[in-house]
Amino acid sequence: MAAERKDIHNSDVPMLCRSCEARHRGMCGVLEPEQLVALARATHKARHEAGAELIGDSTQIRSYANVMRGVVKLSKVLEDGRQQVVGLQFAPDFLGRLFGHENAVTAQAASEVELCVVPRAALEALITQNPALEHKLMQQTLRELDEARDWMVTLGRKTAQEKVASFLYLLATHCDPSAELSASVRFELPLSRSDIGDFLGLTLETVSRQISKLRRWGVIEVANNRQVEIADLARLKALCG
Amino acid sequence: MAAERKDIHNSDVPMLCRSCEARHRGMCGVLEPEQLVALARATHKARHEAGAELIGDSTQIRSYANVMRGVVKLSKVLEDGRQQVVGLQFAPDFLGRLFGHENAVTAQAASEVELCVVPRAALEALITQNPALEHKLMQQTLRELDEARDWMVTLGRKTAQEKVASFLYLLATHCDPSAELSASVRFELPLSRSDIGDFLGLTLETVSRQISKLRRWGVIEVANNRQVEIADLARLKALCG
DNA sequence: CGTTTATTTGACGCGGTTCAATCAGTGTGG
DNA sequence: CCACACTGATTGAACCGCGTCAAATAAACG
Repeated sequence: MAAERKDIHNSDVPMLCRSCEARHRGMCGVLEPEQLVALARATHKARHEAGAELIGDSTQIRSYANVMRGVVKLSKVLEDGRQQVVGLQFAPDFLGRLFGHENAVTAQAASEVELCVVPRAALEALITQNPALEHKLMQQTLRELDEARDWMVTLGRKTAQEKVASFLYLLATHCDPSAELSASVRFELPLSRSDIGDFLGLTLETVSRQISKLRRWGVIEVANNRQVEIADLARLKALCG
Repeated sequence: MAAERKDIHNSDVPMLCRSCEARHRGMCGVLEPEQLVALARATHKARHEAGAELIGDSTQIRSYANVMRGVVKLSKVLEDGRQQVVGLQFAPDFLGRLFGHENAVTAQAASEVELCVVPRAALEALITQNPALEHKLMQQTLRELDEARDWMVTLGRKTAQEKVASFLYLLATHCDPSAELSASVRFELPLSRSDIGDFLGLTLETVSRQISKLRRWGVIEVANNRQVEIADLARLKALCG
């Protein structure tokens, strides 16, 4: 019995969690080893193609998830089809509306995505028994609120030029948080021109025109429509308004 | 000693808290009686004129507050002065960025406002000793995130007409959550035309024109620039896009 | 009542949408 | 291997919703 408990304490991190970023920077970092083991038993990994719908608007909330790889797009649509992307989530973000009745957004895989899916009941039970977990999720929620409010400024008050620059700057600093302002950054766009438009409140044509303009100015270089290289991050930042 | 503890348990609600909505619908509702007493000792009431700055952007976070009366406007500004209102807070909302280093928004009194101010350390200590309090604040944060995302749709994808209708609908349902769709609602605008414009990502002239149009159509009536009566809520809702 | 500030209304121009054509990249079948 | 279709991106031209500038009107205040 004592040996068994010791075994549990000393047991290695579950196979599923070995290479998972959520254990380091995400919510799983606050779990006790035995909680991690217990949680891992309730979860499963799920892979989705780009474009797959992960969460449907106005559906019951049955499970939550951690993003292990890829980019997830959160969006809302009006009855007539107009769409607005209200958030992007990267590993190791937590996915899902905690304590809600039904989902208020649609979540789609923007790229190929790997999720660690956890049933609603399992996570909520763990939250009540470990306040540190709720605290960690609170921190992410507060960060998402900050990001949403930053984006409201972009949506409400910036020009098309500034919106596109802000979007590129957002991706650049996100994929390389330590990027110096003088350095050049290289990354792949996780969204199509149409999705970028839906994120920025623009049409895809306007997005394309502004990207072309940035290219003509030498601020960015684009290969294969998706590979972006930002020559001078400071120059880009100056265009963000 | 036992008598003293009994006294504390049975003691009436602190004077300060008697008529406070935060005790019923806000965060103070989850506090144990003695926690409420202890918290009340650390807090003070503060009254502010309309227009007063309650929280400055990029300032140290020294205290949090509950809105007891009035409306608080959260906004962000770009270097060149363009402004975006990113949130409105009503009693008994919690005010302030929990666990942050510095404030990322400016908070201004939109109307005359009464706050219950609590020092940062006092609240954060209470949070660590009472997980229910963090849970309650988590619920509000999640609700604010939902609202921010709803508003992103309005900012990014709606026309001026739909934006103004959405704003009026927001106020109407907020001041009377039980309002029937067929009923008429009456309220006072907490914001000037200019502030409404900053909330909607429009100019004050456009806001004014759209309000005039709604008035010509008989959807609303306006007295003294601020008193609004919505004849048919369903009609207004249909204009929200 | 005069002054000041907030709101309304009008005229005009521009930024971004709409509609349409072209181009580039990719996969498919002959 | 090439022709073809198909999807996504770019570019152009015309239009229009909203911003800008300016003036008139209404409300608030001493």
